[in-house]
Amino acid sequence: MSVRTRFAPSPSGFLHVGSARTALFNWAFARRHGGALVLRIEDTDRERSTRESEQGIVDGLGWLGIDWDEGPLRQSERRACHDDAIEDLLARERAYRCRCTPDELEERKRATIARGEKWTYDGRCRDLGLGSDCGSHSVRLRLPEEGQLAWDDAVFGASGQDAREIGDRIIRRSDGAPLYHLAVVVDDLDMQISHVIRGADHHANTPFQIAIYRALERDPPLFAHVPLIVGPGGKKLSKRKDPVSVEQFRDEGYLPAAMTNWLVRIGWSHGDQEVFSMQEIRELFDLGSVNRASAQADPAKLSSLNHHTIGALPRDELVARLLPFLAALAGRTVMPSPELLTLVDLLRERSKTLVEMADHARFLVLDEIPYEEKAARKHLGKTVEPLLREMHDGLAALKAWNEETISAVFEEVRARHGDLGMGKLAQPIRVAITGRAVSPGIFETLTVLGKTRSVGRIAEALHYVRHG
RNA sequence: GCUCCCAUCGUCUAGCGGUCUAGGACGUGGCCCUCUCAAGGCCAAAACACGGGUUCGAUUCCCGUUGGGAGCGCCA
Repeated sequence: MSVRTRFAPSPSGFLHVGSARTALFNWAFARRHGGALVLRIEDTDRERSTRESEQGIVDGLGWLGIDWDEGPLRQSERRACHDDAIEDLLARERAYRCRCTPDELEERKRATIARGEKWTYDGRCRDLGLGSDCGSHSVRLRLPEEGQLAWDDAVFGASGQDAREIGDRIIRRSDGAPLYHLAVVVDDLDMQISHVIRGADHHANTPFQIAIYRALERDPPLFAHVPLIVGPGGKKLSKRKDPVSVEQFRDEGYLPAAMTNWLVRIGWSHGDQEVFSMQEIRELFDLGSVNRASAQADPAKLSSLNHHTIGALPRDELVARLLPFLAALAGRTVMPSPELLTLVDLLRERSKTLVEMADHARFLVLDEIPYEEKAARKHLGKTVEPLLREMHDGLAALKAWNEETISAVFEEVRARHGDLGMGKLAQPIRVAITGRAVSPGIFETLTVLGKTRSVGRIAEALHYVRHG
């Protein structure tokens, strides 16, 4: 049997990290088994579905490096197939028309629960044999009177529920629209999906869907329910408090490879291995190693993974990814200069995100470098004036501009001031040329900035020290 | 409320009856290195939710309790 998986998000909002992981698992499983991944947009809820959101999902998947083989298909465009299936079910009396109104249902449900009994549809219209001329009506699936609706879940193992606990549920609304469960089953059947890999929130819905497969006299696919990603404290992820969209992470400067590495390890493991490239994910991912417990997504781990990924990225690619962030910072297009390439290598060890990296690079990219107040107060006091002056003159006189010649100037000045500690001299210079008390090594930083700008900035600092 | 699911360090997890004085990673703390910040090196603290069984032997199997989650729509 050829493997076919599907990712079926509803296009309301952005691509959620939980959805992204589901997509990743489906992708990995399909690739691992030489199968196909289908992208299906479940847009039957027209009020909440938007075209922008669909585009956002497509963009997000593309950014993550998750490619698919068919689609995007839209569920809304398959309405005729859903209608046909319902008519077929009706014709074979596996479904029936129901005239009960929502209000009546609500009332009977309340009364039943008040009596301390469990509510499922009471079957009032079940054997009425209502025809299409019965007025406003919904359509219900006729469930077996007894027996289990069971399946062997690839993650949760033997699963199932008594048919009578579910009751005859609606598959077509009175306005004629097919319900989600019916639509999914029909679509998965038509698209010949072999493995349904989806969030564990669907685990409890599966028995009813199995009932639909049976009514349609078709074999269900294999189900694999993956544990939900939850927020801090094991609570439901909050869209307000927790970062949940992949766009958000992308904008904060996380790399797609770090995201997928992070996501794949939430609820899945391969021994003690922590780092997985997309190549490894598609070679190693297996449903048998997926956990059953819901898991929290730890942003600190993503941060660490991102740092690791930044460190391992080829320089050209890293620069290319950094450029947009630099442009945002500078308010103009930034071209990759040789100095920038050098700086990027100095910065990769110190940056958790591209946003951070761009920020560390601002001294090279921006012309105006305001001093950070605290740094200036601490390192650019009156007493450093002679140091700055001597450094300025010494550096300005250099013929060759490199770490060796620069370091020699530092040594001269320090010696002249009674073997002044390196920190006493490096910090003022650092603030003078970067505006901050933090940067890569001072020789490297000066080298990258270049003689003209370095000397110019020290002159400005001199002016600042003298006149405030 | 009902049905179902889950439960190892703060977090993600390894473990599939003896190899566990429970391993890894992130995070946290300390030390070293050091011109700042990182990085790096070394070290440390940190978990089998609880109670019963089964067994010669339970982190591993079974049952309860507790805690968390999902589902119970003419939403998807």
